[in-house]
Amino acid sequence: MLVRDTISAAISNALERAHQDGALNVDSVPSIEVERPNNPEHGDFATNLPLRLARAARSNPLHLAEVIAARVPTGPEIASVTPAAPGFINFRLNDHWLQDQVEAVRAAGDSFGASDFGAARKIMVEFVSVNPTGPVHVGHARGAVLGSALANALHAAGYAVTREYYVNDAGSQMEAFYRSVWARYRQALGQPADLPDNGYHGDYIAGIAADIIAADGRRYLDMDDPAAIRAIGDVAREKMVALIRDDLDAIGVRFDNWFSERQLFRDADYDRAMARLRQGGHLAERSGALWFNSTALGDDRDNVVVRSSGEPTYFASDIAYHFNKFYGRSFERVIDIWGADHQGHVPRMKAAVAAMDIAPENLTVLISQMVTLKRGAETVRASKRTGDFVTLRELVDEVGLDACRYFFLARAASTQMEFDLELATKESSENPVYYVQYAHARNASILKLAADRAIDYAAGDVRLLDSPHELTLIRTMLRLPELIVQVAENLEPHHLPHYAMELATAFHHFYENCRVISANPDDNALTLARLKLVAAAQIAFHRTLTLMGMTAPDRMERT
RNA sequence: GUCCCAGUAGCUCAGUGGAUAGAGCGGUUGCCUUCUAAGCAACUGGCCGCGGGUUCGAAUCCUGCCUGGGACGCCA
Repeated sequence: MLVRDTISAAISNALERAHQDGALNVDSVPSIEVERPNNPEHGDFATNLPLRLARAARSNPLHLAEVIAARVPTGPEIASVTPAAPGFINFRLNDHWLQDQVEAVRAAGDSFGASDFGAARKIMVEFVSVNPTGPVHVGHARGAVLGSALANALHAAGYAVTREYYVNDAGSQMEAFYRSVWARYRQALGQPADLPDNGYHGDYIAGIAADIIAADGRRYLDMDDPAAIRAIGDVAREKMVALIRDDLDAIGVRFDNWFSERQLFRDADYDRAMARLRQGGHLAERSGALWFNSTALGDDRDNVVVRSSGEPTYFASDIAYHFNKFYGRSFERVIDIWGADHQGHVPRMKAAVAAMDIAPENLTVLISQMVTLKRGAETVRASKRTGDFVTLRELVDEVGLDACRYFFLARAASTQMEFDLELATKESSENPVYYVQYAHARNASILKLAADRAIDYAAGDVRLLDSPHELTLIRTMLRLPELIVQVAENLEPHHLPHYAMELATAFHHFYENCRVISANPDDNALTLARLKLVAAAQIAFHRTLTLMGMTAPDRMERT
């Protein structure tokens, strides 16, 4: 149980008691909010309940704060409960309790920060899902990093998470991709061939064609065109998906499942979803096409699901896909992470989900906004159509996985951001990535020295950790569990890097002010206690960096 | 024209109903005999885009305007 919840419960009891005593007279009590005050002088936690209760209680808020505070007992966790003007109640944690948490963190190890907030509910995070017609573009890197970190946090917060990539392997874009590979294949073998009008121009197409020639030779030339395109398309698609998988792996993004769009048609999810919409009266035929009446459900216009050619649209398969997520695979909650260019698609998807009798709040679409790449003051162009686009792979090669992930994570998903390649590349104090990792490395080198000297600190007494820097470090470590819940609840992974900075600051301050392994034998007891704190901090750093998908280096050298 | 996102320190961004608005970078100045100076300490720097409203209390909520980016297809 989080301390925050303990305090919340204690306030609730106090209200009850005040009621019984006749000291408080209200009909209804607003929800109890316990927050972290900005100013450390106000303690570890605070509530503004008296301020919000004052009107209903027809009383002065400060007086109410006194009435309630007097009825909140102190205890093992809470050292003091103080009313404060104009009507807050401030709570300070007990130093002994804080010190004891060092042992608790060490005992928790890699499960430190985990909670059962999610109650093992089935949740899917679907992200990236780039069409397998080309390598992953830098524009998708942000969504990839956000999705993977969010999934990590949801897992730590107790959800049963599935990370999924939706492979759009049906539809007209794929057809253009197949034909492009076919054309390059023929050209490479000296046959006349033109890229289709909507074809893909990137060099990677020729690369795939060359790979196919190396493996299969000229044999596709013996087939008639439609058969050859189908056969070579199958091979090319698998190669492309494998390339995408490798690209994403390079930025530390891995999936539990790669879901094929074509499966929706094979397994009749498409038929079932359309039948359901038809039953609900949500489909209508008009000018030869089949339309989804999304206007009736709040969208600003209707949308075609089956073209007059009889081909289903992308929207239709997305409806079937969400039918599959909720009904086929019983996910209680689904989070889709889409690029900014899909924002217009959100209202109709929400409408379609509602039309299939799925509570719309169970589908959350996060839009990962545009990223402007810069190199110092200069804007870096990244254009897919021209063929010379900046790929995710190029970005990782230039900047490195850790800096990439850190910078993408540090910004709220819903806001457009600038990514400065120059700043992210600099391996210097200018780069906050190294500030965090350096704290972990300093931490590791203390533990290594202790190990080299065979210092056994198992008997260390954590109650000796009573300096402000030690207690601040403990306090900061202990915020991780509630931070993870916050990230999971609000779907805001950008809090992680900011927390990591604060944890690193607390550690660096401790490091500067509290010599851990002392040369003086008189300090032996304190050395053992501090080693326990360092071991606990190591866990907190490791957990934080792992959640962000970053590496936690034991050594860092200037080059 | 409609819809979405944003406007906070010189730059990049946190803070989204509370108490004195923060961080990193930049700029100025100090600190390495002792677990790594990729660190620490100090200073510098703000009509929180503008106007109105709601509230005991607004950077945060509502509304109008201004500025920038994006989306509006029987493409995906």
